[in-house]
Amino acid sequence: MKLSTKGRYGVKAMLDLALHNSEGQVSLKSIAERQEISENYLEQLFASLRKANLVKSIRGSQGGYMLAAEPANITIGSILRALEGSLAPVDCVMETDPAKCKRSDCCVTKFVWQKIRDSINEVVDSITLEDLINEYKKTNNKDELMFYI
Amino acid sequence: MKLSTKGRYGVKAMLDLALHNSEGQVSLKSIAERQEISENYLEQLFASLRKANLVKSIRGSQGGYMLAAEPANITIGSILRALEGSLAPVDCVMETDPAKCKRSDCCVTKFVWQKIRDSINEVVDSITLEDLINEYKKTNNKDELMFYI
DNA sequence: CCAATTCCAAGTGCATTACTCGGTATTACC
DNA sequence: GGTAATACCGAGTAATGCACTTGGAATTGG
Repeated sequence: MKLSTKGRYGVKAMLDLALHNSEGQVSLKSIAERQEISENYLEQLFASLRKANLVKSIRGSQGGYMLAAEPANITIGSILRALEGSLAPVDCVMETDPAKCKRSDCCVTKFVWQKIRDSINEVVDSITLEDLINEYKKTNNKDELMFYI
Repeated sequence: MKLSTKGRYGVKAMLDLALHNSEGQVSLKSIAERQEISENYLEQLFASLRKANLVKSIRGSQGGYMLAAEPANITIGSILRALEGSLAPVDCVMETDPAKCKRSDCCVTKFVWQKIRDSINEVVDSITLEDLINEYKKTNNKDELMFYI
């Protein structure tokens, strides 16, 4: 029941992007350095994030990425699902194209998996990047430079 | 963010055991046949369940397993944690011995992981085996023999 | 033109999962 | 007392997925 690095790195990277959103596009290299994540690996994550319309890219020299929407309109759930796929704990309760199980008693345990799925989605969809920015400012209330250390 | 077969099989097997609880001890072989799970693999799961005091065993011929408590007093959470370990989505928010992260911004994303962890625990600890038995009877309200098909 | 960047597809090493296998210990039943 | 059925135990293994790496091609500011 663990999130993979995709989800974890993705949220960190998106928060990094959100905190530097005012500076225009941000290169993967700078995010990778600040967050200590492999730049090549980040590429893959941002490919998914771009396909999910969560970030916009600017190609070429001095290029980079920007949030595709206001931090208040980007939920953690949308980031996680873009990178991890469905957050359903079992394939038979995935939102789209659920795996069929032949056993009748599956339907009983399904009851549990659905409740887990729903509670996870409810939590992650109720938190936005803006919430994390606020939380960040509250926690590290000195100045923005804290972020680089 | 998927449960492993340990958790899934474990809940199925415990529900099977609960439904046959009145018949005295139940052999792994019969559970394995009904639930179509490898008997050898089930052995490993029941070793964990026994250590967690969720089942009692009777050795020897005609031996088997019984629930160690009333179905109403066995939560799905206790089963899942016995088999999967902590249900925390990230190691840094495990209930016991959380992994330390050096980065200060980790504390912000931690905020998210904690909320996910808490909501999962809340759901699985609120459902007992008795709830599943009732759900089972409601779903398959013909007779118990349905279970074997 | 060149360096910096995004973009893309494929390959790889490692760890974990989901088992299997072989054997021992215990006990009901004949 | 023998035997079959069961729980118990530890090690081994094949397959899978994860977490990257590699080697490029395309794009663009300076």
